[in-house]
Amino acid sequence: MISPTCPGAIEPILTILDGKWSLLLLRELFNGTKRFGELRRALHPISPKTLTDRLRMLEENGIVTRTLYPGVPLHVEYELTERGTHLQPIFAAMWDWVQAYGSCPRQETDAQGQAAEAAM
Amino acid sequence: MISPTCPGAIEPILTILDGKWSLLLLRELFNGTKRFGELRRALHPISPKTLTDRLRMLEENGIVTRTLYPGVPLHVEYELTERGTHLQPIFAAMWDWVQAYGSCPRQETDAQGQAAEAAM
DNA sequence: CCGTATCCGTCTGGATACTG
DNA sequence: CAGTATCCAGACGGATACGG
Repeated sequence: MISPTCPGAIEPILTILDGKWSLLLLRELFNGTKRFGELRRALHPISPKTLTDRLRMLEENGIVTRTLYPGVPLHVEYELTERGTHLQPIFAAMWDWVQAYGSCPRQETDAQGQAAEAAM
Repeated sequence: MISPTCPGAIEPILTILDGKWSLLLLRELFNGTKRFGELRRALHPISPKTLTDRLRMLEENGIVTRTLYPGVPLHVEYELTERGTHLQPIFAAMWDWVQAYGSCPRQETDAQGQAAEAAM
């Protein structure tokens, strides 16, 4: 947990994006309903404990729903809520930024930096 | 550090947004050039060590610049680079989301959820 | 298959005191 | 003023084994 002060500014986002995996987990869920095992493979090498922790947190914050289909073997699906799907513009903005400015600054020669300048 | 794999997807964002304070720190810097002490007060109760750590990380990633004005007492200013200012749409998207869906889900009655539905 | 239980290492961030 | 140095606590996440 990062900040318990919920109302006001971008603090709620801090809760949702907190932790090493939340961003990557949400990215997976934007591609549709996923099962626990699918998420686990997609986020490899995440541990089951951590995956459960993150999923529970997102549930508590109303970002994902957990649906259990009884039977053996067990079948559980995770899906974004409406509130969750509306996070999409944030990810779109992140993606746009990465396209334009995201390459590692420490690795690039300054010649590459100029390309972006020239494009303006 | 979260992910050393830099090229590709949103992973570079993970580096920049990593940690408890990065988001809040960037928010301050969107309001213009800030001095170390200003940031420290704005992010109170952040410790000087942590503030320095975050600032250094943002420098290394080409998000902020550090400018030293010699003299006594010391005067140092931190400012977003161009790369840094272009993160703004991400924050705008976060802000939009918080306005529409950000109130604590655990605290709200479901009557409040309906208001958002009606607005669509 | 989908987790939980347990244990444990690491790493982040805080407290405090001190320096240029 | 703007940090650095040092030490430390606690959170976070991993590994593994087991249960429904």
